[in-house]
Amino acid sequence: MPGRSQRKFVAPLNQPPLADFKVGVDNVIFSVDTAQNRLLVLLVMRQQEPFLNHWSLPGTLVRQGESLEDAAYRILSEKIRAKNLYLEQLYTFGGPQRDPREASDSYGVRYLSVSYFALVRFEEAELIADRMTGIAWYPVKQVPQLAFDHNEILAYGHRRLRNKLEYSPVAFEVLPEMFTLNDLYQLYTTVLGENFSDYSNFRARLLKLGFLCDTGIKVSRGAGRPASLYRFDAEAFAPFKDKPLVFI
Amino acid sequence: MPGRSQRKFVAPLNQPPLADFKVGVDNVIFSVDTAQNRLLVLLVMRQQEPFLNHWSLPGTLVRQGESLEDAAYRILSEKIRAKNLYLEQLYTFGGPQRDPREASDSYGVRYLSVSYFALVRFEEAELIADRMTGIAWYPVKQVPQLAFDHNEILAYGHRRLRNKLEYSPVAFEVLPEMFTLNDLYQLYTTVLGENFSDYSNFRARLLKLGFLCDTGIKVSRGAGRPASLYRFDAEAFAPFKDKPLVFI
DNA sequence: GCAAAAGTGTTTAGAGTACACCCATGT
DNA sequence: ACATGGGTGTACTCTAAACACTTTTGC
Repeated sequence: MPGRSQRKFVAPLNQPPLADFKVGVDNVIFSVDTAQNRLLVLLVMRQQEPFLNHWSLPGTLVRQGESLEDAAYRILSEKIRAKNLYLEQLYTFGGPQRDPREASDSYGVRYLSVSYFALVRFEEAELIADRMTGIAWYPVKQVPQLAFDHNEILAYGHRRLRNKLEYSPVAFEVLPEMFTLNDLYQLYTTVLGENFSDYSNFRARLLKLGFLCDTGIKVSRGAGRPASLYRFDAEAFAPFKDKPLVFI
Repeated sequence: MPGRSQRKFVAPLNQPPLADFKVGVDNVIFSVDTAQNRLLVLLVMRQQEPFLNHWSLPGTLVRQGESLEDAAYRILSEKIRAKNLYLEQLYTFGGPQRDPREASDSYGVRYLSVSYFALVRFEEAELIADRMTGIAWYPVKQVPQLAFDHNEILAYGHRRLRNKLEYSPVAFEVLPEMFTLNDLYQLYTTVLGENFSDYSNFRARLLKLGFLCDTGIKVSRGAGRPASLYRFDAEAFAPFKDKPLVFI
């Protein structure tokens, strides 16, 4: 690497120049179709090269004056109208050659992707189908080959979702205001798999914790005894906040 | 935002231009001084503006052709010689105005920091004191005001370290090949605090899991009965890999 | 009445906790 | 011998897991 010289206080001697980056934000947006017990992820059809006409995670490049999180929310609001959602940063993928544009296009510009993970209520999330934009909820078990390294990002997001469910109350951000304990249980089983807990034990443990309050309202779903609607009490949950509590 | 026009397939109409980024990598490098029971973090004195002569996390800007992880390892190898280490990505901090250079310098270039978290063996980690570079292990309880948002990054890293210890075998990456159960216990107490577990219970639980093998070798540390040296058996640990096992 | 869904209770095995106590060494 | 740190065992509590059972609805 010797033989190159630069200005003294800008960069040390004999070192390759700094990379210039464009920064993208890609969102892994999950929702749970409680009716069909399926975990869904939002995919969009790319309208431009590279990977024209491939499915991909919804993403965008960060603009001037915009924070990473702003960009993540911007994508979300361009694709869906959702009242309640949970969003957090996932991981940053930034190896060279992860984006084909690096090779052809421009002068050594690198593309880096900061991925975000989001969870929205399926029933309230209204997809914004701007003219001829392919956009759809896909069952995570049936996602096709995606653009870039998006399959990898999705897998990472899925793992994070499972962990989050186990020790944080994200589920309540994504259920309606009032829900039955079975709704909650279904949500957990669709994300975590069938064998995570017996319903009656799940029920007992959760009720004992005391942050679910019975509204007294009953709903009937076809045959069978009507179920109570419960509400998540954020205040009663507060003591468990940020504790290593595993409540499932 | 209307009134601006661009080429049709490069950027959509009427939108502010993309931000250009330099990407930095900052490392939160921990080690545990088992002799004095202190958790240490590696800090360096900045040799240049901004924040000249302030302590900061060791960091660097990513160069052309270099992956993020490469950059993280490069910093590490410039500062310390360590045989064994654990490294993983932490979080990406990227709001505008997080770096003073954004305002003065250049043309709207943004500085984004991808932080990495590392754990090294204190005894084997040899600091590389290149001429007049301030570099030192600081007890995390006594770190001063740092440059940029590095105090925040450090706090984040500290939280991650505590979590990691509880459900993954990082401790063994940072202990010598052979160690006494007391060494291990001290490591946990210095990171997690005094009240996480009684020694004898800690001991019993860990031995029952069966991935620590007694080498039979005894070491004497002053007065008292000599302790057995144990070795971490990675194969025996394998079944617990990636499971939600909390073994402390 | 009977099936289906909701909700309650009981039994048991094992984990977590708090200790008390024995063991081997240096001085 | 006795202080010091290493190591073992026990008794008690609490939770997790499995599953049997009761209640309330639709048909």
